[in-house]
Amino acid sequence: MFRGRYDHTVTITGRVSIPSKFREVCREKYGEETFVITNFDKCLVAYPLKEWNEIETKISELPQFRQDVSAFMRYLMGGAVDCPIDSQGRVLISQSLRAHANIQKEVVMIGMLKKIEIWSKETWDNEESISSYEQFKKSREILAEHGL
Amino acid sequence: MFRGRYDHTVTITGRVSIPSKFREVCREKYGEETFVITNFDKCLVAYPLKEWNEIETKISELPQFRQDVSAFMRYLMGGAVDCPIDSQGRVLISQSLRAHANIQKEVVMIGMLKKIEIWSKETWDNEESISSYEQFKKSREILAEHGL
DNA sequence: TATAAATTGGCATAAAGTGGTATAATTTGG
DNA sequence: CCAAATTATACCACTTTATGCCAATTTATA
Repeated sequence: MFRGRYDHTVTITGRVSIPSKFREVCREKYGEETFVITNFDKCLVAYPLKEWNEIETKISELPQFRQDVSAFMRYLMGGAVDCPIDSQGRVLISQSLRAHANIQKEVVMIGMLKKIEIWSKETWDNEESISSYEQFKKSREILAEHGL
Repeated sequence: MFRGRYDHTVTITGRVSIPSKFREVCREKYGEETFVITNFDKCLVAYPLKEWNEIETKISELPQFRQDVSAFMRYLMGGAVDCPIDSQGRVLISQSLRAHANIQKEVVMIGMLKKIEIWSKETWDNEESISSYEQFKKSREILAEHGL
């Protein structure tokens, strides 16, 4: 499972290293080194290909012509790009994804068990790091209910 | 499966490149490089020939004399054009299809699993990108049920 | 502190995307 | 039914973007 938070740098061409701990998980748990990256709220999320395929399979079973289904799919699938890891352990993040998450030079990568979140460092520092801590404090009771 | 969102340009003659990722899917999953493009709502949809044939089969099984069925058929089938991919990886989008979707110069192509949507960039930016995001947020519960 | 591993930058090459023009096919009007 | 006009297609050349590889730097580990 993915865990931990890492600061990384994006090159001017849009390439960024996947933390080696994450690559290791990918290799050992999933047997391959390809991610699918998609837009999600204010950040990007990276799924190992196998996890993503499961999502796709489930979504492809929904009724295609329903309006809410296609709007939803348009957003989620539209953002999804498959990003193979190169020999230096890097992926290329497409322009549109970078634009979406306001990523220029520095990113924060966060292990979230089955997926990885990729934040623009700026966004992370200014907004999410604080609000996720606030949220965490609020969530303590819920956690407690689940025996944590 | 088709996924990802790409900005492309249409020439004055109405030709537009199919993103290479989409062509790859077409080649490897469907063994050919021909799309059927038709109008649908505010955008165009492009199906690989095989997927299109399935739709045709399903529709032909509907009760032919019902008015709503024939209206739907008229709309969907009437617009359908088959568009072979040329040696530069491009297709020609007919004038009437372009007019339908208000396509002039810039388009956004969105991978939607078994089909591709082609939007006028203007329409996409001004209308759909926002509403699909709104819908996405609403549909989060659906996601949660599927373990996302 | 020495060694190995991970991360980053830069450059050369390859692939993808775009624009233009010439030719072929089709449509339209007489 | 033919000629002119329009539209589609094939081909070539250029620009932009992606990819692969090498090397330098930084960080981790023994």
